[in-house]
Amino acid sequence: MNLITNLKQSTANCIHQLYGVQIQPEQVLVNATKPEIEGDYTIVLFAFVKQLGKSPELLGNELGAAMLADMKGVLTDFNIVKGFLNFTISNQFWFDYIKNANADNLLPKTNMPRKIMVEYSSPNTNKPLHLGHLRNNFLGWSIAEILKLQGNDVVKTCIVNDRGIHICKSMIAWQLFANGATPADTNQKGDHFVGDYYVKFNDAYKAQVAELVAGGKTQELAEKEAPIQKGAQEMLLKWEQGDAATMDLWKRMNTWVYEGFDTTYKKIGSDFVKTYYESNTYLLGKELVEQGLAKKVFYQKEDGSVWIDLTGDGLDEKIVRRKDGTSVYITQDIGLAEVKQKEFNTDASIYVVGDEQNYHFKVLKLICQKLKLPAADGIYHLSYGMVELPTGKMKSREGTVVDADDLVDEMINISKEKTESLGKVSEFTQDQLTELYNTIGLGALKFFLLRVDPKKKMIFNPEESIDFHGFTGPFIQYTHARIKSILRKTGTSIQLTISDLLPLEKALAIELSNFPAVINEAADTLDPSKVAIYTFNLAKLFNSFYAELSIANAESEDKKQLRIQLGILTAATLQKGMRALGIDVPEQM
RNA sequence: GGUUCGGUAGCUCAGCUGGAUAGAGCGUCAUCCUUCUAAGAUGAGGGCCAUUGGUUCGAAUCCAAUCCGAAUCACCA
Repeated sequence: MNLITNLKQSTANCIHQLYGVQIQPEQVLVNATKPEIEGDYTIVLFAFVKQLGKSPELLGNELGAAMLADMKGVLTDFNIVKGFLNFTISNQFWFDYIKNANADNLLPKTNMPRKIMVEYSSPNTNKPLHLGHLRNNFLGWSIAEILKLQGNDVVKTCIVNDRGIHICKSMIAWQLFANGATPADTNQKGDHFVGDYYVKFNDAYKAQVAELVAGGKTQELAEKEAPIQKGAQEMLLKWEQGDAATMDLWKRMNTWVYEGFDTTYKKIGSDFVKTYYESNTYLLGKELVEQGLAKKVFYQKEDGSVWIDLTGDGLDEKIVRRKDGTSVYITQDIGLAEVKQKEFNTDASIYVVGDEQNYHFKVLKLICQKLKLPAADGIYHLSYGMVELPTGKMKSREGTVVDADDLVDEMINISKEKTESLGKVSEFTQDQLTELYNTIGLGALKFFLLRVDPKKKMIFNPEESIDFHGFTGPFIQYTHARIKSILRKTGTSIQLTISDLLPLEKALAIELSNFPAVINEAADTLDPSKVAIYTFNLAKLFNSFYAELSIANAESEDKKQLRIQLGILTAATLQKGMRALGIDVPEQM
């Protein structure tokens, strides 16, 4: 099916035929041939030179000739440069590829679809979403789309961290400072409104600590005894006891936050199949602790707390239940893993969570495996790096965060300004314009966050706005729109006849043929940046092609037909690739 | 201190299962719109791939040590 696979297989076959030596096709290294050198694909011979005791020159000639015969019609020529065997692929092969490719079916669906859950977003209800959440959301969405593209059944879920001491901090600050104000009174989005009280809490807390320290207390003692901190802790206690007034306030403030989140999610795109709330799940996992004790996976200390000893696995001892019988973070995650697996019967569960929790997820998987939970082996932590500012980490407590809503709005605004100054869509209606600005602005933002390796932390400089040129979303959107503009003029009904291929036509065909491999690799490594890089390279190549060769006014009718088909395939591939990143591509911009 | 991850052009990043002269974008400089959308193309300039040693035909890539940075090692979530 795939040319590179065939080349590997043929290499192995021919070496076996020629020398009676058995090698695995996977051992064969096939690269794209360097542009300066004649050929399309290169087989690296060094590995076999030693094994077979032949000079690269001799081996290359014998192997080259044998493979030429073996892949007759596909390979037309070969040459040897040092230890590199370069093959030229026949124009006929690429022409057939172009002719047979179907824009509606660019990659084959897997014949072994899996049910995969992707959990991402995990917002806290004490503050609005920021740039870090955006990276999380876009990554989660994109990974889900990539897996879907392969033909898997994907379930997008979200766990909302809606309880805990941080929520109580916003609550108590509201009680103290708000005078009963609501988001409607201040004309604010609910999540921002509540977030402001979280910041107010910290300001008050700092002031109280400073005052206590000035009065002679140690820093540590002051931090414990600050009245507002004590208030938050008492409130958490009341919450856990189900105190009516506390629950009312908690529900009320969370409702404000959810209204705010809703607006944001709608804007950036969100389609969770299921949302879990931590207030419902935080007691989970207790029965599993009992089972673990019975299975002697866990052990109990004298004070009654329950632990697991992971020192044998190179980790530490970890508590799974407090002495008072309550769950800890890891306990509920064990329980939730079980619940999710049962509810959706998943084969795998991908958690999109920041790399600060690497240790937690290592422990989680290990514990689930030791408990022999069905979900255990399918747990996969998609760990991504923090988004940092040039000045360092973002801290919501100190207000040094890049707010998600602000950033999205800014991007949409910039796209509006640019579009207006270029003046190419004067016939658009107001609705169409609004949609276009959103598409471009969000495209720029999403692409910016997805184009780098998820594992790596990334730096965002708020002083420099996100670019619309070069390795960016709008560049690819523009290339797509440009192709569509041509196709509107030329029409898309075509008849392909035998035709020689110019280097750029061939290069485009080769690049297009790589799409399925790129998607598969991105899925295997859970890395959308592979797709981003690919779509960029494809767009760039098409633009060179476009600058060099005319489609509508091609030198012959044959050429015109061929190039229209290349345009159709490129547009479709760009569209699919960008969709896998959660980015739309406009027909016109 | 232990563990894990990172250090590649002025900046932001690819390349890392060892392969040919280390790539892209931005920024800088130069050229190209009476011809399919210039959000584009073409070219120039820019590098001791953190340092040192090792492995081998060959190292940005593998190994070791060192230096720098980050995360984590919570009865927080």
